[in-house]
Amino acid sequence: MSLSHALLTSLLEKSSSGYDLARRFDKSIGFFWHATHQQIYRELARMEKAGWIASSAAPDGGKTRKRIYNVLGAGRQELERWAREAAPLADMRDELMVRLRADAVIGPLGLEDEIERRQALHADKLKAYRLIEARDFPAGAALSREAQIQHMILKTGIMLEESWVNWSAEALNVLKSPGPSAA
Amino acid sequence: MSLSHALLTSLLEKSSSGYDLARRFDKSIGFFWHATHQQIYRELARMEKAGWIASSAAPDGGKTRKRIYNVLGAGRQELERWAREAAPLADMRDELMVRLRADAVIGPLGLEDEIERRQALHADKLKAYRLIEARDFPAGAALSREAQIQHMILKTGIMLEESWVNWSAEALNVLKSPGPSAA
DNA sequence: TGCTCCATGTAACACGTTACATGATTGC
DNA sequence: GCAATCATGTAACGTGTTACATGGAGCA
Repeated sequence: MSLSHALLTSLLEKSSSGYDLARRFDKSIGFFWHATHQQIYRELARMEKAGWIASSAAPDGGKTRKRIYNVLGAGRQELERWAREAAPLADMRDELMVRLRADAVIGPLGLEDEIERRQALHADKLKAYRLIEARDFPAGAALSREAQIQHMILKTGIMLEESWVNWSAEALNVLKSPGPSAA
Repeated sequence: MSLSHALLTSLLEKSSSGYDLARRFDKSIGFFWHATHQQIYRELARMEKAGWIASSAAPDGGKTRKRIYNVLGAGRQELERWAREAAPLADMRDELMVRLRADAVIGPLGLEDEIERRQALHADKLKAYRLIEARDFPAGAALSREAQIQHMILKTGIMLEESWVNWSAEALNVLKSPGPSAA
């Protein structure tokens, strides 16, 4: 598992409440790891029990129930231990590939609309990532090691979204062409 | 869920036992959807109960416990219904990105070895896919619609593995360069 | 005889998703 | 006063993973 380690990383970047983490997971961190607020609360409770993190009431004079979590030494050590571990390659697990295979077996299902819809979604993401890149990583700027790594992660997202936009165009070509047997 | 639909697709291609499906899922189908044998047996039992598939003893005179599943009309209809559904984009969920982010926050962890290991794994997969492509989809051959789609799925795998091989090289560059602050 | 592979399964647990619940604060 | 958002949580369920169990078939 590594939701806990994603949370530790996020908390090291900035101590936060569960709610804040959930919102951040819908943005930058969530590019490559999504989680619902229920998962996050459950995991925070576990990690506090395990002594990896500690919580304190938010400095708002008890106005809200908000609790801020921060990483303890044991949590930092656990993150370091885990980060050095070898991990198996993630498999892609893409439903669309199953749908395409089904289309091949049981005949044309009209997946073109779905692929166009996905192409648009990927194009939107790509655009959003490029805007973030232009804003946070201007060309020619000298970057710290940390910023270089963050830039690389963002570029990973850009690479994948570009791939899928191009892939969609190719897929549409195949689906729209009649093929030799149907000529 | 779509393990059931992946299984239906696979069974439509060829009626099989759970064991055979598990082995096939370690190969071509498993490029984009992995499943353990326990998952597969559980799911086959459910689908039989739901009337999507039916099983019969393998034609081996009762020598083995092997049972062959084949898809019923209701299963085919369910697959068709599902294949036309809209699906949300899968998020990438890559542990290595979490590790890189952790490296950025708590300092160099020596992830180079891990990235080189992954680069080799991706290169192996890429090579395997290209061999399959050369064998099953020779250049210039006229392909049926079905074969075109299967080829496209294989090319998807090739595209992604190529991306990750190249990505690894870039990532190694970033991790190995000292950065302006450490000069 | 003992080893490996075939073939199926139970059980327990970990992780992820969805629905629902609660109450306070902020802004109109 | 009302709605939206903040903030946390319980419960139930679905899916995925890991460990273990069972017994036959094929082969040296």
